[in-house]
Amino acid sequence: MGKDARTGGRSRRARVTLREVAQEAGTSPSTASRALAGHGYVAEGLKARIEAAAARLGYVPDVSARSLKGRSSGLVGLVVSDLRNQFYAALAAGVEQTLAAAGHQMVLVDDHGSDTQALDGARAFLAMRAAGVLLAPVGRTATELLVEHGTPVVEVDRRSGVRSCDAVTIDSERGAREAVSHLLELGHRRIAMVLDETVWGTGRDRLKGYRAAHRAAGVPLARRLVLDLGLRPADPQGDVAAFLDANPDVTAVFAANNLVAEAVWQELQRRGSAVPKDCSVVSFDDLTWMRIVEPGLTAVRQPVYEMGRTAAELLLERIAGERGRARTHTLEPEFVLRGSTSAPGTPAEQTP
Amino acid sequence: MGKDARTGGRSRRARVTLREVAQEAGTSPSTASRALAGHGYVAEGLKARIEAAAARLGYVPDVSARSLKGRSSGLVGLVVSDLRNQFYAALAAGVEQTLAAAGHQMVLVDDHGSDTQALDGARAFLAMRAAGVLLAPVGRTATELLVEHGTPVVEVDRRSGVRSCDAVTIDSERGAREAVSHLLELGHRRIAMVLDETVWGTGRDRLKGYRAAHRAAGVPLARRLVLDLGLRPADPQGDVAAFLDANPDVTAVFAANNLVAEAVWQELQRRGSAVPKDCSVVSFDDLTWMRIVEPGLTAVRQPVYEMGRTAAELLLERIAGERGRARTHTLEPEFVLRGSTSAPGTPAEQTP
DNA sequence: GGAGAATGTGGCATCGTTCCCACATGAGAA
DNA sequence: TTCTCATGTGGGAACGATGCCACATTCTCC
Repeated sequence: MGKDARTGGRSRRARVTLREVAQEAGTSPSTASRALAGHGYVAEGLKARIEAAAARLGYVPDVSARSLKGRSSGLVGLVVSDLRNQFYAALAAGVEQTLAAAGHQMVLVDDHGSDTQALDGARAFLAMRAAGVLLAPVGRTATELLVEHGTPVVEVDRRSGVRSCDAVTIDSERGAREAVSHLLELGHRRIAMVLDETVWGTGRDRLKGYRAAHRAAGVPLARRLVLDLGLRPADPQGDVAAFLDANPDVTAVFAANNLVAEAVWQELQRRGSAVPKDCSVVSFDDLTWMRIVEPGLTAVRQPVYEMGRTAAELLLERIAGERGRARTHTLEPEFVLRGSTSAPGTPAEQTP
Repeated sequence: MGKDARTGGRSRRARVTLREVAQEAGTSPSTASRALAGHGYVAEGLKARIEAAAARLGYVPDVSARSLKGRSSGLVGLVVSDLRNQFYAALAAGVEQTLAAAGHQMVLVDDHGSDTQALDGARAFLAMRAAGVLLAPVGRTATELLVEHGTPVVEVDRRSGVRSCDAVTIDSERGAREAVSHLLELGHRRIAMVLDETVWGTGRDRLKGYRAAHRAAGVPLARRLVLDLGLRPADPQGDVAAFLDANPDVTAVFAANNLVAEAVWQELQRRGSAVPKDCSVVSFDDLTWMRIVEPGLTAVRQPVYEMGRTAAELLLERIAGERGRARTHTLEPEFVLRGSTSAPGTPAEQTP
């Protein structure tokens, strides 16, 4: 009796299975499966009956069962470093858009810049038989684990160094070179560069570009002009303040990303420095606020959304079976001239 | 031969199953399952052997199989309207943070403000046996479908009107009332309100607050002062321009969200209106750029990240089996005074 | 008129895990 | 000694969808 109550009493709404749909339509699960999936022979009339039954019962196929039987779930993983940063949000939006159009869902993991958390995410993706994974790497371990298990991986924005996976990046060196060349052409000779990592990833390449621009212009480099805040700095604005105090001869600042640019901008405002008269500023990465502030920030715009889309497309091809060698797409940044740069000691020529 | 090549040739790395782990440890799958899951009796020594075997083989449990057998996958769905909007990005970040800490993955769907796409997302969540779903509703259908199938749902930011689900919102009416009262106290009498929907959701409540503030101050309302841009306006700044041309007597603008605030701000800058001397501005929602621009925007700060966290926590309780009646959490917004508001015709008193 | 396509349909094993249950074993109680 | 009971262990049936294969039909062509 008690047993009956627990077993027979279908508490809540039980899940509608394919078997029930088949029963309702007076046929077998096999046929129903074929009808609904659209593979193999099914008579037109029967197919319609099955579809009607499915609709009537509110049938929703079970992806767990499907992906257990088949090779993989339709899930695609994405690992980013900080979702609250507009950069990664835009990236995720581009990825989601492309995946959704192809009928895939996106599982989003925020690793907060930690390799360990990225690895946890990768393990979770493996466990859910993700069809593929996109990631902005913070180390090699996550990529390695996934590639080892045969999951297609596309790296975005940065490269972990694992050769066997596709990647989509933005030409950081070129963007930085253009930005710094612009400052040099304006006559700046003591250009500070502020970044949050110099060893690998985009920071390294942007630093390269900074140096290349100097070399090309025949302007000597001074190590003291490069400020490395370190990853996830506790008080970036304070560090910038100390740096500017120690290097009062700086006439222009090149900020390597939007976080750094914000710290620089706020600090210049705090100390009442006139931009660009007292100090020119260029940012790598162009966010909403940079075109809203007065003067607008001269910036290197990155096609972030497009990067997400491109990476997702590459991944979809791999998922579809593309087997060729690893490909790397490099997207071109765009230099956007606004009011925050001028010749040293000169107010902005234009107020757009 | 050809057949053998396809069947027998275990191309790539085959998935390690529990059976193989058990074999390696010299025991049965049942026992291995118990050892790894931590339920039921397993001798200490054997348990250690099984764990070692699992580690050695790089065993990753298959969630498809697990969730097929059990009730649900550990996946939690989140539906937002526009991931590129910092508001939703912060919301998603809060949700992700809480879910990840509890060992759940987040599947993110961007419905672009379309009910149909939200519904597609809901169906996908159902198909993947999502443990629960968080959504910023754009209609009732998605919530209804999920609730009907017994999936726990928590609505965020807005309410669809479906009574039987939890919700976490921000007190829009109160926030708007405070913002508009502030303007009224400063002496403004022709305060425009700009929003992108007035019929339901947050827009309706913010409009209520706008009206309530006027009533409380005994200031008559003028319908012409409310500008409804409509959802996803093609050229919001242009609409604001036309509106300001048609209503030149406006001395202050209350922008109902960050998108609208941006359009208003840009338009005021374009036409060279001095803020706050010519026109005061208050924004509902406080983004990064609002504290960076000069003067800073007076704004109603919403605890967005916290909203995401709270909603996720509520959902986790439901997933854990909480059965009580639907609960609604209302978070309090915070009025942040900056330089963009002053008495009509007066420059800002403070430049922070 | 019969071989053999072409067109439909259903049976059944399978995917990897869980978990109920049956079965061992040894200790302590009667 | 026989019985319970606690502690372990393994067998095997699900979970729901799929897709191979066998089996029915009907049709076509020599």
